[in-house]
Amino acid sequence: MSVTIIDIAKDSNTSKSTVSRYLNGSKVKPVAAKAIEASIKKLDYHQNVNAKRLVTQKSHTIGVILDDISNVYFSEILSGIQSVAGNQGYVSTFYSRASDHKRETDFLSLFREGHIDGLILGTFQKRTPQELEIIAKSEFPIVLIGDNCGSNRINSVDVDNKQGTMDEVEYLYNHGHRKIAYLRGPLKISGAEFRAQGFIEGMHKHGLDSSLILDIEWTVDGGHNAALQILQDASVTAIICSNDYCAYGALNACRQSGLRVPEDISIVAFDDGPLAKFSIPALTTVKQPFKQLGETAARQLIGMIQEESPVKASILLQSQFIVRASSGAAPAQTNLENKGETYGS
Amino acid sequence: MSVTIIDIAKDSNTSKSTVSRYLNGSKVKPVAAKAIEASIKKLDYHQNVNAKRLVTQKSHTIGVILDDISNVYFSEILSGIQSVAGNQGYVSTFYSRASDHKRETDFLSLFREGHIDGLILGTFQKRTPQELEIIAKSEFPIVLIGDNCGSNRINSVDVDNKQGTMDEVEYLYNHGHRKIAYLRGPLKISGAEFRAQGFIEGMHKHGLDSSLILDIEWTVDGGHNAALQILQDASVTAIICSNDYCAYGALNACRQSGLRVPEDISIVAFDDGPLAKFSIPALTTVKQPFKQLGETAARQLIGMIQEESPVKASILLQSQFIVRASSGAAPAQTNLENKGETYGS
DNA sequence: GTGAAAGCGCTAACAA
DNA sequence: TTGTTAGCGCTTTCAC
Repeated sequence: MSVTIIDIAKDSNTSKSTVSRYLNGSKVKPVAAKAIEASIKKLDYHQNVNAKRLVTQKSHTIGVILDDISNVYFSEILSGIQSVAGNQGYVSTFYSRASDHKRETDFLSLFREGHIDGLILGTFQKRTPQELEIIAKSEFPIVLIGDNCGSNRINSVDVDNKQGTMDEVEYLYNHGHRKIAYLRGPLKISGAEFRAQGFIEGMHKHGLDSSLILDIEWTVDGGHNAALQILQDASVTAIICSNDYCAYGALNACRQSGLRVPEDISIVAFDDGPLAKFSIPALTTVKQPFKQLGETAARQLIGMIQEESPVKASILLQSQFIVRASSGAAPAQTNLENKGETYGS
Repeated sequence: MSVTIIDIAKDSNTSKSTVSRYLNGSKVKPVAAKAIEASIKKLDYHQNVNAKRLVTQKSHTIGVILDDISNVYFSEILSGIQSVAGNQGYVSTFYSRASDHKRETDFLSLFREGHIDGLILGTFQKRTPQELEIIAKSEFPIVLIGDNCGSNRINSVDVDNKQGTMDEVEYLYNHGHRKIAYLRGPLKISGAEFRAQGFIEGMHKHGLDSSLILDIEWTVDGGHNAALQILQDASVTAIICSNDYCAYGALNACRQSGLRVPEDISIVAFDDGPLAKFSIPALTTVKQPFKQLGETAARQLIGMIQEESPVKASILLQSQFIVRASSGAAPAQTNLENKGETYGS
């Protein structure tokens, strides 16, 4: 059918094995190498990866399973994975949970059937203990993107959501804010939980009340409604929104209530999506290193595959706090109010 | 090493080929089937896809090459591809141009090396004639997402950008707008060109002047600056923005200029990104069927792979015009003005 | 360094 | 229907 190494061997007066060695970088006499090279060009030879995979028992493929491909941020993660995988001679194949009608843990058969050498499991949802256990027990190279729920037997990469939010609290505190509200995202998403912890811990660090927390969906509407409610209390000088979307909603609510941002109230967000710097006013927010998340996971995974090293690591990537126009110093009157309270106690 | 069909054959007192037949759905005596089934369970057999690929010369893999994975909309396309590919027993593997240091047209070797059975090439940029020629001449199943530059020898799927924009012109015309400005996107992006054609054609259809076109980058800033310029001319009653981003910029420019949207001026956009319905005012825009784009391409590709049919088709998917708050009737005074001009001429 | 030979796990004639 | 046999195209001992 197609040109094989046997054809090359014949044409170059060598043998199958010599051609194979040449192709794989083993020592071959220069004369032979020249001849083989010429034959390959002449006959337009292309290796058959499936034959190679069969005999080497390696697919040089890394599998990627993401909960929801269509999520905006996943595409950046994917791009990061792709980039390092490509450089290391791996291709990445995509499996979505949704279209896979089999049971959840069928990712193990991807290994057994020879589809993949390693797997990146990405999710923003919390994983079940059972699933975590399967991953931990399996002898296959798997890296989790997201929360590993404290299991030190699972390799994982995540963004330091907690620290990101603590940075925001710190910033607001330094700008005189004392009464700060928090819009907490859905608790089934692990990042939302860590962010909320960051809020609570950051507030406590300065002896501030962290009870002004509203639970919302991560939508513009969710942020809008919650902010409207918060704004009833005129003493609140800042709202920390747990993602960009709800911050847009909060921004709208402020405008609707006749409040100026940031003069009357500060709004800070989380994510730094593509529109964050263009909203009016531009959003102060925390940038998540999505691409780096993918790159790191891929690098870690390929390390596991190649060295077969059983070293487990949980990597936490730092986010970046970006100050823009939606936040600033707490309004003077409220500062006085707060000072008064402080004196009184 | 691992359990093979030979092991199953021995354990079930049948032969290799019978097991293979059972596995592939050929007729096998019920007794044998039962025995084989039991052995498979007992020995925990998993097929080796690479052996199968080697002998059948089919990878059941479709390759996807997108110009820029991290583009927000590509993730939806990808999700569409994934969804139909998965249902048809195909996996999708991802190759990005960027990380591939080889020459552009190396996608052909993906076929020759047995990586893929078919390829989806997605790009919003215009392809070069040389590349188009390579695709057209190749005997491999390839579907293009985007502009096929009129080549009827290439299977392709695209959004009907022109019609989408014509719908907008039609709508504005019916609402009394006569002087309409257009923010044209980068011409290297084929969709931008078709949209602009739709504007020109739509305007001409009603005998309107289509010369008020400004070239911009598809960014919020780009839209902002261009709109500021357009607003100098108070007789303009509507701006058609060629994507959502620049529409946000135009919205900001209007606010900054003290113009009310839609009372004083109508803004319409293109894309219907995730924030379109939440901006203030919510954007009237054209929704692109990205997921369907991916689904259609995948279906078409799998059709080519399986039937080997040489039928070439260019599919144009309809966009959906969505009216929201950023557009409305042309302001009365300007209508009068226009009427005056009409009478005078 | 090189060639001969064995075999990776599977499918697909072919004959029974 | 089934088993036997011959490969698919490659890597990898092993002896030279």
